[in-house]
Amino acid sequence: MTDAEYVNIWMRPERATYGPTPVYSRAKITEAAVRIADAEGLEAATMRRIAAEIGAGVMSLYRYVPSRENLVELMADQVMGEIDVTDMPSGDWRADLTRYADGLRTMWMRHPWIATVQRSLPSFGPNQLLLVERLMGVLDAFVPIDENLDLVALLNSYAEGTVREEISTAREVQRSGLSESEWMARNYPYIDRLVKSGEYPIFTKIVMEARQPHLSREAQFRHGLQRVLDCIADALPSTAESPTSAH
Amino acid sequence: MTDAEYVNIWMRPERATYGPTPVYSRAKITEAAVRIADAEGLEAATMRRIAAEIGAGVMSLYRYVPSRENLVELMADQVMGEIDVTDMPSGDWRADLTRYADGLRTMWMRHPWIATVQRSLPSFGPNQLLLVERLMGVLDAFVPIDENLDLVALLNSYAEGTVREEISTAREVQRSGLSESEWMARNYPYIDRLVKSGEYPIFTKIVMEARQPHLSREAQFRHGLQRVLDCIADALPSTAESPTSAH
DNA sequence: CCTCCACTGGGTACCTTGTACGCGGTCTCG
DNA sequence: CGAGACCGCGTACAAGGTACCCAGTGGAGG
Repeated sequence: MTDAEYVNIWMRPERATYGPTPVYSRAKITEAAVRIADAEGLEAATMRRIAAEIGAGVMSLYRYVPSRENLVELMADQVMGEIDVTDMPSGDWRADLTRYADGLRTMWMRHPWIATVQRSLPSFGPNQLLLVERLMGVLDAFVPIDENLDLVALLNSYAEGTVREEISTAREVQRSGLSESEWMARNYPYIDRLVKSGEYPIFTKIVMEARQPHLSREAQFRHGLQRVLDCIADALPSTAESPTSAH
Repeated sequence: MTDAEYVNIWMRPERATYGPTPVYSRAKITEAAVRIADAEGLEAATMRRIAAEIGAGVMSLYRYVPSRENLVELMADQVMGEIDVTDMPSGDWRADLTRYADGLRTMWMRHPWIATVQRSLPSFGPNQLLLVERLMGVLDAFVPIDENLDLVALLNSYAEGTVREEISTAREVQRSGLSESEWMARNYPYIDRLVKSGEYPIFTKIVMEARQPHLSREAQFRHGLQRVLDCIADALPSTAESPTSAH
């Protein structure tokens, strides 16, 4: 089997059968890459930088990973494993889904670069697959698989979409190298021009009235999440009553 | 005012007051870039490629755009303008939001690279701002601004999240250079291994039973959208009755 | 135990990409 | 009718991904 015939990284064995004992490993490389990406952004995690981080030669990395793109896939799968979905389904679907959503948000905040990584089901790694198993297992007993896919997509979209928004602003602030208040001051002329133009009344309303979001993004997230869960509840049969249901 | 002091591209004037008449324009450059990105992906839209596309020298582009990053922002704003939100609010919020969601999906399918572009409110361009105005204008009369932000985020997240999933698979297929059936055949070994392992019963269920999604992604999207709209309806006061409401 | 060779780490080199800089020409303003 | 700001764009350079090559290593077969 030639290199080109491997379907994806998950099909490619990490180690050969014999030869010298490797000094590094996919895990070590991936961890280093994640560390750099967390601190300085995904674009800072270059092959040279990663190699330097673990004290390896640049080209040595290619003994473990076929390409940087594939390494990013490994990174994505690794951080997916940080979302705690043990003991799901627990019998309380609302609690399970809440725990999942919270875990996802926390993980994304820790690894904001994940927002820029495209993932698709057929190339999911073990951690992502396990996540899908546990998560969809929560509702599996109550609804057919297609409906389940639908509901999970709703929950996931809400969580990811909300966090994505949160992140992209934070990213812009960080990239400017300024403090948040300095950044806002810097942006003031643009906002002011839009407001003064009178063409964007709703935008103006957001700027003027909606101050709360900044104080507690997490509470905001929880609040929206309740709405989504209520929405899901409506789609479940009555046999799915959840102990924590607020109804 | 030095270059570095401009807040973002939208604050930077395209043309100076005098000097030779420019041959190109931001609009021309942006259109060319979008054309290339649509056909070959965002990474194919390099400065050299764009310059070649419009018959310009590479460095000429920098007379119109400060950097490639900013050009991507221009591209994003431009395609946002393709979503038709004229005459909103029309008085029928359900119809308005449906039209918006459909428009968003159609646009994303036409410009799949948009999924990889990070956007944040403070750097929105005119088209994005207008979109926000019209979209949030739909519910503005019924709920306070914070609630409106919340509901719009829900709708937007659902639409974007669903389409994102659709796109990332399509992208993988395209990137492989194979036809869809060839691609599935190529992926079969991996899927098969997962199924055979017995560790992923739900994943197996998805593979075996959930065949419908492939037949009509659009119908799937519409179906999920109805659920989201129902969810939004629950959050609105009774004065917001919509003529097209299915209740 | 020796030989063989698939493997290892990693240096060098090349290609692609974004973009700083400078030059010669042009157009508006004073 | 200068002057100076702006135009198109060729040249050049700094990253960054990675192909290729080489010397060394250690398990398998004799």
